[in-house]
Amino acid sequence: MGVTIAENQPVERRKKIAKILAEKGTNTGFCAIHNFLDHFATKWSMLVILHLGLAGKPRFNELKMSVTGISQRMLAVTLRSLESDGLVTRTIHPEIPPRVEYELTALGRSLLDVMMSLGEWANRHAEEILKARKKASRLN
Amino acid sequence: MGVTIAENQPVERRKKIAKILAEKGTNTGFCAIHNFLDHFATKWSMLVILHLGLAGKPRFNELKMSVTGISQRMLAVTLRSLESDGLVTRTIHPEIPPRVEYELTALGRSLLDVMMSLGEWANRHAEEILKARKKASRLN
DNA sequence: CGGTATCCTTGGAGATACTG
DNA sequence: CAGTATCTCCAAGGATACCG
Repeated sequence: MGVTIAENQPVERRKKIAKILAEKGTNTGFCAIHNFLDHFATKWSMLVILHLGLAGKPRFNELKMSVTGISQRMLAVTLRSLESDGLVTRTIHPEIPPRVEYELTALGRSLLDVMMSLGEWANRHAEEILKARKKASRLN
Repeated sequence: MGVTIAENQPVERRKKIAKILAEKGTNTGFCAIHNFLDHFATKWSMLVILHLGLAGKPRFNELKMSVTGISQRMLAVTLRSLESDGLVTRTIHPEIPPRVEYELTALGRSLLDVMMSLGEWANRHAEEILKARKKASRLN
């Protein structure tokens, strides 16, 4: 039909992307996606959310053990951040020794869904990407 | 039925998460999700992918103009990374002045879908998160 | 136009030690 | 157990200048 590849791309999708990237409220200069990425586009946030989804209501040290490679400090920092963003609740049980449980909120669980899509994509295409990388490095 | 909240969470979902987080090939110690996040969990990768999805086959400076706040250096670095991962193609048109076009590969487009879910989540819940943050900062 | 090269700063993040 | 505090270091990334 003489349409270019770009035109072939569903208009609907372009509209969606445009909406995602739109700066909301030009007066504030606030951009939702920038704001989001500044806070969540970190390895640890994503991993902690996934592990919280897996574990249910883990304690601090349970999380620390399961999230491979995370330091005590980064786990604490990440959890505080998620908590203040309303994604995670922190429940202190007044016992000795102290017991603290973390759990995803409804908001957190909705983000978990998205993180899972991301994780599934990563698993599905891991080899493909690795292959591309090796090819690219050979060309250097 | 006397099931706890944790048990209430679909078993299917837990299985999925476990699979995502599984270390593949214990001999290599290779974990797909870690590997993925190390490369893609950056603001610029995600934004560039979205803008590529929006624009189709933009030129370098078109991208630079549309991706708010990105420096020339980071755009170049990000594009080279995406290219070596097989997500983006780079087409040089031998003209004067030179013209270079970037475009998502099929693999890149499949990641775009995931990035869009992420972006839509960010838009949908931006206010909610902002509110939670304000509340948290008031408690300090 | 479409980049590299270089310098330089900042903050992300590990290691270690201490505490309610 | 579940953190905080402090020090430190490295690399992500901005600014600037130059090149094919």
